[in-house]
Amino acid sequence: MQIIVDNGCQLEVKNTIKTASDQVFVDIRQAIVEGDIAQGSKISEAELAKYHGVSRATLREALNRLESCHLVERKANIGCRVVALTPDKLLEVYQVRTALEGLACRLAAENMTMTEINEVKALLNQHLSTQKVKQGESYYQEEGDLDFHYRIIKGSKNSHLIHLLCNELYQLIRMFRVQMGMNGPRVSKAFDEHLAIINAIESKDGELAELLMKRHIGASGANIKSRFNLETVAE
Amino acid sequence: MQIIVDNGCQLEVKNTIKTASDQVFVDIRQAIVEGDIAQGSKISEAELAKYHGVSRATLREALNRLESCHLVERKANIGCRVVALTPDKLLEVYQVRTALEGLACRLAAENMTMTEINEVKALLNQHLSTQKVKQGESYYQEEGDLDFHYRIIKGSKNSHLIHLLCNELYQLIRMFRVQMGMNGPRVSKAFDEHLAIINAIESKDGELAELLMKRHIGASGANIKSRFNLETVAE
DNA sequence: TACACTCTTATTGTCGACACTTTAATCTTT
DNA sequence: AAAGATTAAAGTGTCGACAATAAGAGTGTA
Repeated sequence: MQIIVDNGCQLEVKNTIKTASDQVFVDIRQAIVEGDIAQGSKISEAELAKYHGVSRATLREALNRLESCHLVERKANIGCRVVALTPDKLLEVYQVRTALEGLACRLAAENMTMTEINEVKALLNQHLSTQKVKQGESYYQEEGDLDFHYRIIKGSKNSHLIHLLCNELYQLIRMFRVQMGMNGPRVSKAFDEHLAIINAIESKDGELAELLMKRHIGASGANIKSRFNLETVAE
Repeated sequence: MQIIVDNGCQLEVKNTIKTASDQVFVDIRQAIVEGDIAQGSKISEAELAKYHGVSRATLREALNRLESCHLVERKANIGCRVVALTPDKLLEVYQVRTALEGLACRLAAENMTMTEINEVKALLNQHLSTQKVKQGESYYQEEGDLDFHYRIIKGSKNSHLIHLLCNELYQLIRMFRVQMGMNGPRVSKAFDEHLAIINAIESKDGELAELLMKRHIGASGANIKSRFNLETVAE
């Protein structure tokens, strides 16, 4: 049985849910990313296990994986807390992301096939048209953006890097974006940047592709950060 | 009770072992890194649990953490295998490491205090003298090298990056080095490179520091790779 | 012999109960 | 009343047993 994980981006790696802890992991992950479980809040194993209808052992298995995604933090004999999104943390994560996706982009310029490149270009055109129709709906923009980044990352053909970014870092980044609300004027600008990146990749210019990707992510991070500051000032 | 983890580098983050699974995790990790458990071999939960005198639940907790370190790979309903060290994997890991430690080095140039910088310089002098005495003993070289890299990484002051490198990647890198046997003519060269890096950091030249660190790691990776090829050819 | 199917066996996933640690509430002492 | 010790409550860590799944031996058929 193969179930496509519904985590806000259907085009992510189509995971295969085989065990109960797989399902609980995915469910809780979504709850955390979307803010249904408040950031910084403590997680009670007994309570969550009961809620999801599984034993504590199964739930703990799921918590372990959430820890691998950096979505919760555990302390021995004390318990589990949902990660807290602070401006400092945002900066840290985006510094790491920039370095890793920059690398991925350079490798993609070396390793992507013409077919893969053309698929991405077709995808961008498609995003452009739907974006004009669904203007303002940030969900589609986010999905499209994720899709683009996923394809570049996969194009690096570095499985360790792919795992690091797609499985261990991206949900945390999504959490920032979802809870900070990434949308607004950056949407159209991001689109142009995507175009420039895939063009650099097509020209096999790894150095330029890396540079553009780093700038692109830096701009995206700055955008979220500005919202952050607005919010914290508003309180 | 605070126990310093003996994993070949006493100067690593001094971890606090609180639970049984902590201890089992550290023990198995060392066994894998040092090759006592063969790479690629399947891990039997029942067998290992019995060997370490704990229940399977405790052992599984340890296996989860080993998976976070990328030292084992799990498949649902099938089991756990020790990671296999291939030339491809080496390349992948070193590409990631280069990007991350390059970033760490640039941040270190921005964030390290004069005190910290001086400590590293003192450390290098100390390594130089002991190295001359203990020439040829690769253990001291490796410890010294790890120590240097740890301090730079810590100097980045980016806790996410520190965690990623020190807790999730370094044991895997150690595994490559230990099982491939990193020593020989590179030892003294690496020392000079360390010196150049800390000088760049002292000059607050983040760009240069990053470049030098990337080259340094690249050379180290190439060194291991050459041994790899020798070995695989010899077979 | 090759292939498909069944059944057995071994291994992993899951459960409920118990042991230990932490936390806080209560009681004692000054 | 404040500080420290004691104890009760809640929560996490660990265990042994059972259920579900996968791998392999064995059987039968073409």
